[in-house]
Amino acid sequence: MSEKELRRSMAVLPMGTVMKLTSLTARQIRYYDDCGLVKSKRTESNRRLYSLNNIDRILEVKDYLDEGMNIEQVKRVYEKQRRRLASKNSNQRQTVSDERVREYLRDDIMKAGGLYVDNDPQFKQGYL
DNA sequence: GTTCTGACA
DNA sequence: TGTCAGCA
Repeated sequence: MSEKELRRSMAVLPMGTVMKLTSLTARQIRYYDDCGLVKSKRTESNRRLYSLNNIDRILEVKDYLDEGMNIEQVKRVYEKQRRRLASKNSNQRQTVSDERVREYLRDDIMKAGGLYVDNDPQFKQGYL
């Protein structure tokens, strides 16, 4: 892992900072957190700590939700990515780069934003 | 002052 | 989701 990636993965931001950076309420951030959509760390006093990568994830979740998806559907998206990356790593002995990960993220965001229509059974079939 | 959990008109 | 309570 490069030094840059290491820093982006360091959980050092408290709730107040995340609220300012994402324009979300503490309630919403905790909700995403409790749903397992973001992997925050905790201080000795049980305070949540987030990394820069966590911020990106939170913003992504917000976008998905704004595009009409519910929490369960968002979870599906990340489960799919986890499986994809898992198979990638097992079939190839090379590590997936950060850039590659982002490529997958954009791909899913486009699919979600482009195909979703209220009560569209095809969408539910694809993500449920 | 800040964040946490739990609960609810 | 907002918001208030009661702690740490």
